[in-house]
Amino acid sequence: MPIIQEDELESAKEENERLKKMLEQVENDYQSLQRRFFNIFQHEPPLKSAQKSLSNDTQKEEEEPEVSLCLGLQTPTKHDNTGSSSKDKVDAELMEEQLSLGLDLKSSSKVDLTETGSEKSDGIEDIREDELGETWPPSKVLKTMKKSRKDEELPEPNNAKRARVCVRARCDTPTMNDGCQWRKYGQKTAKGNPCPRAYYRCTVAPSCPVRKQVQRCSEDMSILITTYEGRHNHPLPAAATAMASTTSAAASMLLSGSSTSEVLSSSAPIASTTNLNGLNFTVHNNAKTGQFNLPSSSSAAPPTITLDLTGPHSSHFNRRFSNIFPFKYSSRSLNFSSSDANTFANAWNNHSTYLNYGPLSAPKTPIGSLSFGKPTPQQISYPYMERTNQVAASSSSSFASQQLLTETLTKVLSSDPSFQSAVAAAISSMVGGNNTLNAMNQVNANGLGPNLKWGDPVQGISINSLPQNGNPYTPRYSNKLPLPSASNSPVGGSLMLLQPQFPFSLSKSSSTSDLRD
DNA sequence: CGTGTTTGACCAGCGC
DNA sequence: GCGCTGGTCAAACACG
Repeated sequence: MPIIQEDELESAKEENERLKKMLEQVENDYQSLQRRFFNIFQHEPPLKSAQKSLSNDTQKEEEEPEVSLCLGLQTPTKHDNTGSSSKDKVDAELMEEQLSLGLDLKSSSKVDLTETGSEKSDGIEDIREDELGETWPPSKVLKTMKKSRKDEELPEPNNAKRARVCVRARCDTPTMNDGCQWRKYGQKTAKGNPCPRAYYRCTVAPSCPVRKQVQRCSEDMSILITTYEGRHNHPLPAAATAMASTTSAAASMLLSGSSTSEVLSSSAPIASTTNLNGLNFTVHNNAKTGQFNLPSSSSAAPPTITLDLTGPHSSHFNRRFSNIFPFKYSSRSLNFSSSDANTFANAWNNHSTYLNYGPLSAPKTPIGSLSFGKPTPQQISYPYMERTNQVAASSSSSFASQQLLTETLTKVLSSDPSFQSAVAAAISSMVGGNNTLNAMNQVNANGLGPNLKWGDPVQGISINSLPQNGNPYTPRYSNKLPLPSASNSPVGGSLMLLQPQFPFSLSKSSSTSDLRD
């Protein structure tokens, strides 16, 4: 027995060394990419998503649908690098390596996203909120204010404030570590769920209005449901920006009218789940009924976006492939979904960089994967774009449908910066925010990007180009990814993309383990 | 002693 | 109006 352990230790050390080297290379590559990105970005005109959001908010306010952004894992894909240019290859390798680092959610970051924090990256809205002098008004006050103002003014700010982002992720720890500091101010057992719901408020800044609710899923105790509400009115820790940007983007997307109320069904929690080549969007009609959402006591439930990082399939996939590819992963699958596993088994499947996005402590339940590759002609339904194109939803196979899908995706991505933001942010949150550079940048550039076509491997994703608030998210260049220790590897030495080290202390509830040797 | 958590009480909204 | 429920407050408590 001891011998075996020593061997394991040895191999772990070796792997760790490899990782260190790899990390160095990744960092170098990343910095170089970042420079490139900024060069490009400087030439980009300011984004106008905020304007779009404004224009659409009025309409949204009435609908207030719940949009579920499910970041589930999709099926894996094979390594298929063929066809990529040398640059693509380099980037893909970079991406692959970086993704291979694995998000270490162990403490809670899976996505706790939300911190609604998003707001942090949402400079415009932060300012607005600050201007309103709202320094963390009690919810009661907020409710009162909402009610009193409802008919009078500023539906948009109101709505924006009320927008919530819910993150579902497997997490063994009491809370997910989202890089922010939280103080628990209450706990309550909600009806229908034996697990108590904990209430937290952001303590990074005394006046920060951001709150979050944490609750275990009654159906699956391993799933932690974190709901963020509010906007941070202070600079966020680097580690929290990804989550914040995710939630912000999601909220922005929600508020900007990307939802499709026409497909909603009041009877079903999930009115429609759509797969978009690995991107599955579920639109909920009512937060109350949403299985992923915390119950809302009010009928006027705020619009909520749910990021589901618990896709069952993904788990299967992760389990399988993490064993098969302990170190070199193959698929990057960005999966916004939790429902249909097979729909996009091969979506975007080139080069896979497997992103193991799960708590270290729960090695067998990785939470997410990023997959970019060639879309395969599979059934696709995408409520988000249903208004413009419903054909894709019904078409099952055939080249025509693929083309249609490609066109549709292109349109959607190019026409809705919010969606881009959401995707970018979601990805960034999974990748730790600073590993993704090019893909979304390209997407933002012209729908799919100058060098990127649907079907080509995506080299990276940049959330820096988040258009929603004209306040491009700034990546953490200086952040260094902690080296995962082999012993922490979830499965068979598979790597998890570790989140950057947090400049802020973690909440007590979230465990922090030394990831280094 | 400062900070964070626990927990019962309180309040507001909603449905009946 | 009443009861239920969700959300918050705040005193007591725990911990470093």
